[in-house]
Amino acid sequence: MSLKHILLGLLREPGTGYDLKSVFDERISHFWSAEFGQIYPTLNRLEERGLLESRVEPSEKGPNRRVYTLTGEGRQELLRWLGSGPAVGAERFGYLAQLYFMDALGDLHETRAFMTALKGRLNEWLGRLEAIETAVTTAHGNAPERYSDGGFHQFATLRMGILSIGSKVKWCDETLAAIDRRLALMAVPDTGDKCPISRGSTRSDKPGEALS
Amino acid sequence: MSLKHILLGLLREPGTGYDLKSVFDERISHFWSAEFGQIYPTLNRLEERGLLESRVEPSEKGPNRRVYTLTGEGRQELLRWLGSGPAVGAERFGYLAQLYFMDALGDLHETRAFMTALKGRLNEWLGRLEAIETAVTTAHGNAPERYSDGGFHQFATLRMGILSIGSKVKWCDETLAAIDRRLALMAVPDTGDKCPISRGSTRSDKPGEALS
DNA sequence: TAGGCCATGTAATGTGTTACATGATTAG
DNA sequence: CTAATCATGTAACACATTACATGGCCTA
Repeated sequence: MSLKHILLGLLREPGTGYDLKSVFDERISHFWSAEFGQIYPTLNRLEERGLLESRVEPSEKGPNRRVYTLTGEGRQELLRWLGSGPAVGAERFGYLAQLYFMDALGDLHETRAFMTALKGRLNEWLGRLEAIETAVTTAHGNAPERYSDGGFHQFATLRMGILSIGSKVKWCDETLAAIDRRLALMAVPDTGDKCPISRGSTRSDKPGEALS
Repeated sequence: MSLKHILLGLLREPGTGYDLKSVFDERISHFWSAEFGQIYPTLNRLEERGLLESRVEPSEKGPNRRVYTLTGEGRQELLRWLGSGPAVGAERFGYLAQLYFMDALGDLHETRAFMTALKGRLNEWLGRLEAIETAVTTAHGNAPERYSDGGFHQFATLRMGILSIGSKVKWCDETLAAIDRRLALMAVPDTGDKCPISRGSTRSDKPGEALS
């Protein structure tokens, strides 16, 4: 759906496939990624369809570079996409899928280890984004409304990454606390009167009506 | 990467392709989605590989149902996946990609409308998740550590959806406020001494060094 | 001289969406 | 009688990852 459009957006500034790959890795990784194996064929297709054009230039270091530029038609398509309303609802979280089924492991300590590892990864990621934020505010001040047009929009996406990942780290803490309470409950199962926690497979009712 | 594994997880309770589709739509949509066109072929492949087995049963309403069940091998593969560490880092956000390039529209009011629409969609989504949360806590109490094993894990994923989408709604507000400050600045460009906001295409330096 | 970066691509495979095709049963 | 729901699938296409293949230039 959108790699095509992201390439068009990036190529408002001319560049090569190799350049684009590093932009993905360095500046866009918090909301999109792409590999060479996808970038090069897509650039070719976009040129065939007239949305891009390219010229070959000698490189300062290494082999010749094929530099792509946006055509008028390409810009039109970019604007059409930008005006088509927010593309929401298709998010996918592999780690949530794992957690959802993790009762199958039958050991809450496994879940705990998983959440700890996840929190570590998220914190690393958050740290990277915050370092970028610091660099930006140091260079351009902390009033984003005074940035350039491009900078303002890019800064907004960066903020969403920081807030969103930050909330996930908090969620890890909340969940770890709940896990610890649950582990404590399970350690003294004979104390309370009623202890509705299932051990092993307590599947009370119909397939998956627990959460609907 | 994981539709396969999600199907294995869901099929700890036997079910048909049709059943699974409604589970995706009703209970899993905040972190994964799938269409019939992908579900049925995947089920077939998993059966060929011995991770699932199926039998045909008459339905109470409508045509015969093919009911799939997890095999021992399938359960092994599920556990392997669950133990392989958190699958993090591949998230994709179409709407962030759009926002990132939205300066190309050359009109901040467009961005404002976009963010307002996005906030509305996210709020709807948040409302749906909160309704589920209310239903769960009403039925099972608000101490998740006392839920069943499956319920505990599922509730944790629900909480992440609520916290994460909640943080995105807050981000929408933050961004809308920044947009309004910027619009105010642009309305009186002659007042201040230095006004480093670009109008039109102020591309100061090299391709995209604004945010790196 | 070895390893890393610059630079472009293909092939095989895997994953996901959309459109199409079929048909029974049930509720209004 | 009609629409919705139940139920399964295929075909074409679009999107994405991984591995492989090539080779020049620069630095340590």
